[in-house]
Amino acid sequence: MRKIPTQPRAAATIDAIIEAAAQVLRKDGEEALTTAKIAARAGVSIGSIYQYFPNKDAILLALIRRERELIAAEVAARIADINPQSGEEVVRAVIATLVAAFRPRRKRRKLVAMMAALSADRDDSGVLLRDRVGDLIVAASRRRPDMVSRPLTPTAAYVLTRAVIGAIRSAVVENAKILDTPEFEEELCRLATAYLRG
Amino acid sequence: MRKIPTQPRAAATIDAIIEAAAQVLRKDGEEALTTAKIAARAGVSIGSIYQYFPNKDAILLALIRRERELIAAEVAARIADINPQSGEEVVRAVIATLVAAFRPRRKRRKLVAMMAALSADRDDSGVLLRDRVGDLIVAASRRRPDMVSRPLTPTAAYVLTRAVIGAIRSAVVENAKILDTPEFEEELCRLATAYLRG
Amino acid sequence: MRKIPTQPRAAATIDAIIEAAAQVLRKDGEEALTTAKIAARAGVSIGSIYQYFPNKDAILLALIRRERELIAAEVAARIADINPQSGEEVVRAVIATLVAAFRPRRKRRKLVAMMAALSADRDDSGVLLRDRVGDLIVAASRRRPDMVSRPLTPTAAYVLTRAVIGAIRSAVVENAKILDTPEFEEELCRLATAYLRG
Amino acid sequence: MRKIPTQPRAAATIDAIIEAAAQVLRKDGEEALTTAKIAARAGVSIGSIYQYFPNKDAILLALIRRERELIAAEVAARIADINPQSGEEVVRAVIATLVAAFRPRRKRRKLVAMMAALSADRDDSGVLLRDRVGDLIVAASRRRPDMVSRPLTPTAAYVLTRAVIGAIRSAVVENAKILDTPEFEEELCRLATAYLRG
DNA sequence: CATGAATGAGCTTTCATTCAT
DNA sequence: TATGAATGAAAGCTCATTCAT
Repeated sequence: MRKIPTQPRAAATIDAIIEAAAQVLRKDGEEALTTAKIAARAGVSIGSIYQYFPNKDAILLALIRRERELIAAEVAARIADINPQSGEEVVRAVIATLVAAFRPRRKRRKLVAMMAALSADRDDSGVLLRDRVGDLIVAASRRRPDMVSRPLTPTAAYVLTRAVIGAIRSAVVENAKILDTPEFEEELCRLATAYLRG
Repeated sequence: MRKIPTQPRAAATIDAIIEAAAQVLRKDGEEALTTAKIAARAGVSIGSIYQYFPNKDAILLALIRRERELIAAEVAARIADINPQSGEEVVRAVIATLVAAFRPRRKRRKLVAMMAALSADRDDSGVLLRDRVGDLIVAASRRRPDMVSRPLTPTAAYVLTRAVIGAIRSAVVENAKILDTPEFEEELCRLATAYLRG
Repeated sequence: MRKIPTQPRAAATIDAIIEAAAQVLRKDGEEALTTAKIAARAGVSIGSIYQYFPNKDAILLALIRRERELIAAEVAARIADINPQSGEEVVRAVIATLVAAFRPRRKRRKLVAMMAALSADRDDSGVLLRDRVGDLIVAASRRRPDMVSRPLTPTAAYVLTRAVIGAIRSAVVENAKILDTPEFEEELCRLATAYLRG
Repeated sequence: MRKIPTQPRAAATIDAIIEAAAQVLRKDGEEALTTAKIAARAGVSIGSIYQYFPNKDAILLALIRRERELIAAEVAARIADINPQSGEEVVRAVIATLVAAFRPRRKRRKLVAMMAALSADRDDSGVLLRDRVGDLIVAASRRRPDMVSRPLTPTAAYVLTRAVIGAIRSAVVENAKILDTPEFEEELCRLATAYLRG
């Protein structure tokens, strides 16, 4: 971020640029994602892009981060909302939210997931998201001892979150229609609860 | 592939090019992966590259496919080798092989995994690999009814393979040192067997 | 110059801009001499620059002119100060002043000399300075016939001033440590007096 | 230089590029000296420029060096040619050659001199040329003790060469018609011989 | 008068690809 | 078949300048 946007107009410009990048990515693909196209679609000049982003990559990173923050916020909100009667309920809520988060805007989500792989080294928002989900489950598992038959070690938390999110990621990237079926969600919950139960 | 290499010399050249691509990718990163560098490292002229590959992307695809084929072959060989006394043994063998496959040449594996994400649409070798692993487990589960408490539906097989491979992929891409620990492998096995048991 | 600065505040702003340009030039080099940097260092907005200068080049020209005016003023003052007992004394005074003028702020002087070369066509302040120095010597040579063995023709005056200033310029641009030695000044005086004497 | 030109065709291309740069510089000025124009005038593609020059600046440097090498070669050849009967003859020969070297292709020479100022820091060919001329005179002064009344110290040689070349440079850059007059050359010789004589 | 966000023309440079040798 | 010089489209990015506030 080159500038701290103080004026509200600037914030709108930044949003427009990120949104434009998402749309161009969706419409024309990654190869065709040029600064000129982003600027045109955002309705700003190329110069304006560089007023707020140090380079083209930064736009993509911002897009990836934004998408992930939305997902993280949704999961957190959902967890906060429920008053779980059992540990399973927490798991079910997290998984339902994650799956739901990837269902709409499928193509965008897919592309973001694909691009994110490339930026993995420069951007740890993916790890952050997964760890945050892991923390939520660990916290829940502490509140509800009935949920787990054994204490959730860091390794177990790691495996659980990566497995669940990895399966969803696969479904998104592979264009699997499975993502829309209730069975998929059901099986994910089974996987998680079976694992937690031991 | 522009030509079907009949002569052994041609096959050696192709191998050299793919290997060179892997080395350049590893040493200089994705951005610096140019045809000129690949040719130089492979010890051939740029023209020769285009004798065997229609374009640069094809080299990368070939690299990705080769890596995956190696892994698939290893898994298949391991399964064929064992005479499982129980279903769990099959699962354990598959997981051990997968984890072992990603342990050496870490950086290359990571980069291939990252690049593969980009090519997901043009290349289904990833889906093929995962499905093959799934098929092996399904076949094993048929041979050893003790392994599963219920028939393994396609969705269940999908979730199981994507979860396991997704977790390994995460560990590789996130540079997680966890990949080298026996606990990681142990937890993956636990995840799989718990899920299969129901 | 876009405006004739009547208010003292404006004059201060103009000075600040020119000084800022000199500092940026010195610190970051010619390539990095941007209007944004000049404005920042001068503590004014970019808009204010264009209030007083029609374009970037004008700032540089103003800087070059200012430096030269300072030198010309110094030489004139020095000549006016002395009451020469001989022609040689005049020459010595001019040369001493010129060399002394280039000794401090060496890097700035050097850069100004280098930039000035580029603007030679649009800016005749260099010719003016050299001609003024020439005129001073011619005038002195008239007052003190002992100084020259022959009347100083325009060509001779031209050669004399360009030779002396050219040698100093070379020393400045070549970073020659020679500039600081008394021998250098001494030799310049010798050159001039020998030439004048015929 | 990016490549060592082995093929004669490559040498021709390099020459064409340098010559094209000189022509564009002459016709359109420094600001308009773009790689595209150079390539077009040279009759090659832009890519070919970068096959032989690492960047645009390098073309200009090559041009500057070439011009200076030509001059240095001329001076050396002339000195070698003559069998001086007196020291003055050497000086006269050097000065005549230098002045003659700057007389034709005036505009190009002027522009090269102007651009050279900018590159002074990155390119010492100017210092080299001047020092070489100085060495020639020092050598001559040793062979012909009648030429000088005192041994030529390094400082004296420095002052002499810079003064003479500085005066010529001024005449070129200032568009002085004086350059074409015999008086100018005459006065330069006078300056040099008077100085040498003491 | 001062500001600085917005502009966009136009630059340099890269590199996949071709094809004459 | 192998070569690698030549190509040139096209990209990212800068920065002098404007003008609405």
